[in-house]
Amino acid sequence: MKKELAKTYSPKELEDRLYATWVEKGYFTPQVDDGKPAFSIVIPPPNVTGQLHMGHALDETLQDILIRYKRMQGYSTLWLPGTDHAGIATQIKVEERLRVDEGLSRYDLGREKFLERVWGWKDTYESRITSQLKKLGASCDWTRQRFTMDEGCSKAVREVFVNLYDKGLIYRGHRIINWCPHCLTALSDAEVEYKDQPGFFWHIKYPIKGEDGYVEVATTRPETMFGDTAVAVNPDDEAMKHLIGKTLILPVVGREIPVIADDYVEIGFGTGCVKITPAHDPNDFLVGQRHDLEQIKVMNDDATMNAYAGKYNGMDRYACRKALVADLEAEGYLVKVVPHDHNVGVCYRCGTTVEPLTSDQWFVKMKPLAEPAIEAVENGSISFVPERFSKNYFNWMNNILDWCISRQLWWGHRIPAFYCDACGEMTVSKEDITVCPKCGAPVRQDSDVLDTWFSSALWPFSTMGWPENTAELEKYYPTNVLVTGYDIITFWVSRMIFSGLEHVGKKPFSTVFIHGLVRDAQGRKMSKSLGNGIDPLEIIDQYGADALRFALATGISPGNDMRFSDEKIEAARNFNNKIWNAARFVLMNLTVEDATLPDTADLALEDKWLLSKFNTLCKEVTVNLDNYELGVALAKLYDFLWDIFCDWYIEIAKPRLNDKGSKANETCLKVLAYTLSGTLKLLHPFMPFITEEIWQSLPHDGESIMIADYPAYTDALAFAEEEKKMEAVIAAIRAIRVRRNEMNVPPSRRAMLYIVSDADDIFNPSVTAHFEKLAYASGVSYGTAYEASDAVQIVTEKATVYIPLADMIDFEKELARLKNEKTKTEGEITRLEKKLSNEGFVAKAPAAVVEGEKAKLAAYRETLVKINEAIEKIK
RNA sequence: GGAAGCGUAGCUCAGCUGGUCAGAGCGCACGGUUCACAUCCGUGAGGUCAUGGGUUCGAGCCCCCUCGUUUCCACCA
Repeated sequence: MKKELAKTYSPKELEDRLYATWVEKGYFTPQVDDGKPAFSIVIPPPNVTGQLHMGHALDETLQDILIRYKRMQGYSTLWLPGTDHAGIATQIKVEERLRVDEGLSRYDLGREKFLERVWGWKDTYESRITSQLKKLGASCDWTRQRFTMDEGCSKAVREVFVNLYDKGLIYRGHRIINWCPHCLTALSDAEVEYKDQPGFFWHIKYPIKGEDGYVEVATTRPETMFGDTAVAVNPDDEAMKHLIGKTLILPVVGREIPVIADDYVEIGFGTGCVKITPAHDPNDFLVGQRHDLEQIKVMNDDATMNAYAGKYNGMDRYACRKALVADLEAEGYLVKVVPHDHNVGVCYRCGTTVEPLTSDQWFVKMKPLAEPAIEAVENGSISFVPERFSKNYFNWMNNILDWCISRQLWWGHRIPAFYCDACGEMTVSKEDITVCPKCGAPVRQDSDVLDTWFSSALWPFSTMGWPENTAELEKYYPTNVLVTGYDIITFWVSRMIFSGLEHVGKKPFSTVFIHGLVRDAQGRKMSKSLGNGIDPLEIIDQYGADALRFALATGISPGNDMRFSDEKIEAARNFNNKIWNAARFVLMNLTVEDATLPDTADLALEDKWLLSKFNTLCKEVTVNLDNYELGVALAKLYDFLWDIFCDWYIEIAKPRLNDKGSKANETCLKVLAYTLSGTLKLLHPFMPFITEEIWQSLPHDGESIMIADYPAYTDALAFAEEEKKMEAVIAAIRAIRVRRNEMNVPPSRRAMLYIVSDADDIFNPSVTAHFEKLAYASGVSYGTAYEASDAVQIVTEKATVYIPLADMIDFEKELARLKNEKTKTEGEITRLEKKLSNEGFVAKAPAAVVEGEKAKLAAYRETLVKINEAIEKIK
């Protein structure tokens, strides 16, 4: 059982081995009928567009921490993994590859052949992502791995589409949508990003028919002029209302358009007259609907101008803009050009400026779906961590417009609508059909596919077998928590919520745990274009998965961005090494075969102190984890292991460890093994590999740390009294070190220590060894008095320590120092006395706080007595 | 235009429902070849917790103002 550990921790040789064992043993795969309470998470499926980046590593690490924690607590724990087909994004990548490698477009291949290529791509990247997750240590149930376009998910998509259609919540409509001229597809509102760009207002004259005058309009997109079907003014605008009803003549084009009244026009802004282009602007579209205006689409799908643009036909929209403006100027229609910065919508995938245009698309009617989804968060059925992100959610859901779900792509779920050219009937069907149910003629399926988020929205239940009422769905749905970044709340979280409520009748999850972005050391977003991305695999290769996980989880707080830096990963590596060496030390000394705790009666003061500290740690870490304060929990574990366990307990334990074969030796070893083993368990969710490797080397029950019980607080290990006593010892040791440092006494200079104290329950010969080791003593003696006056006096609350270093003492300075301490102590005393004589404080503060202050006062008074004695002594 | 976050030691950040909350890591200074670890040990310097008000017996922690910074949403042509 016991084996030698290498001097430094080298993760490489053990991570893959341990992971394989875990998988083989089936620890990641919960049994539906295990009778345990369920805890489940579905992974936010990474896109099959590429490989995992740091953001994924963070997301996955947080989920694995929660999953491993709950698994150890005895839950039937399912972490369901999978990937997303990522419609546009993946298609773009494959097209790009095709273009670069073979000089072909997707049209050259044709739909069938192209999709074969995409499936090939998907297989490659899906397995790459999967192996990366395994490298990270993610304890996903690989037997339940899913893909958004696999058979089951596709079935769910069909089911949902048809059901929504039957309920009248999906419709096909001719509406204005966001069009990407590069991807050649419609986009939803969420898929448009807005970027500030410098631009211009072109002020243009529109002559009034039958009069000499003209109307001046201002536009940022003059090329849409060909689609103008009216000019609007506000009916309450005194300066403009006289124009209502008149007819204008479009410059260059010569077409006649009316002046209409609509309060959409803001009085006093711009020229007060707005050109209305219903086919190319969302607001104008609405104005057009109100006034029954014609929609004139002036562009082709690739954003070149069409025949409506007259002589500009075939020109790119920007080339046209330039030429048109020049012509307007030449013909005297251009009044002025005013620089104007404005937000331009761009495609979230390719960055091309989006062109709003009218088109036939499929939409989901959102209002009826949004209402229950809003309600679920309002009434606390679903909660965000941190809570403030629910505002984002409400903001989006309360202002939601219908969701454009059709995409003019090939990669995705094909829309299950079938058209019959013979009778004109359209059939929406869960199953593929080839003939029209009405007339029997052949049908053709809609060539569009669904928005990739349409299938992602179903992920929490489509992956569990819905629409069948499977055992998985029964047990693990709703899931407990969804872990994701704040950048995806609108795209995904909101849509899962309304989808779950609508289709399953139950929310998809109870908690949405939001984390921030991983930024580079300078705080910049990691991006391909900046080249500042850090590959998680490289970090794992160099430092190990546990170090990466530690670096990602330490010092973070929910919803806040973090920076990833060399310092952080090095600190993580050092911590790994510290754990490793602490374990190595314990194992080197270990002669006991079990890690059960000895009788309380046999425990030394420091044992009880350590166990009590550990006990508190168990409680706090559990509370922190339950509250999603993972960073805080990890910091506490770090401090406990490094400071309490290593720097204090192990150092104090060394004399007993050298006393081989004794009872004290055995007790100490058991305490060491118990506490180390327990700490490893607490740490396991964060750092699965190193903890497992060490735990296996220690005396242990069970096959694996990952299925061991998570340590819990127990009254049996609460030793408050001993904690206090031990702290007095530590305070004395620290005080001695400080004093020696101040006096520049090198550690090699040993000196006798005379400890004078009334507290013989603390300062007695059983703690001698502690001082010898840690306070550089050549010997320690105890008593109630020390008569000689040749010593440095170190005053603490419970004891005064004398060190006879006569040759190094400047008694003048010594006196000054003691007087200084006296002044400080007196200051504290008066401050506390004041506070305690404040009626408001005593009356209103909690009793515990008041008691605490009283205890502090008493301690200071005790110390003051000792300082006075010390001063007397020097005099 | 609306909303939110951040502004705490030189740097990166923790600080839960107001009462040991003034902290950690790194960096820096001084001292250490103690038989687990120099990827280490000991000690120390550095902050009026952005500014100005307010609430309270008591405020980084609550409220308001201002400044700086980041982000999200909307978008006026």
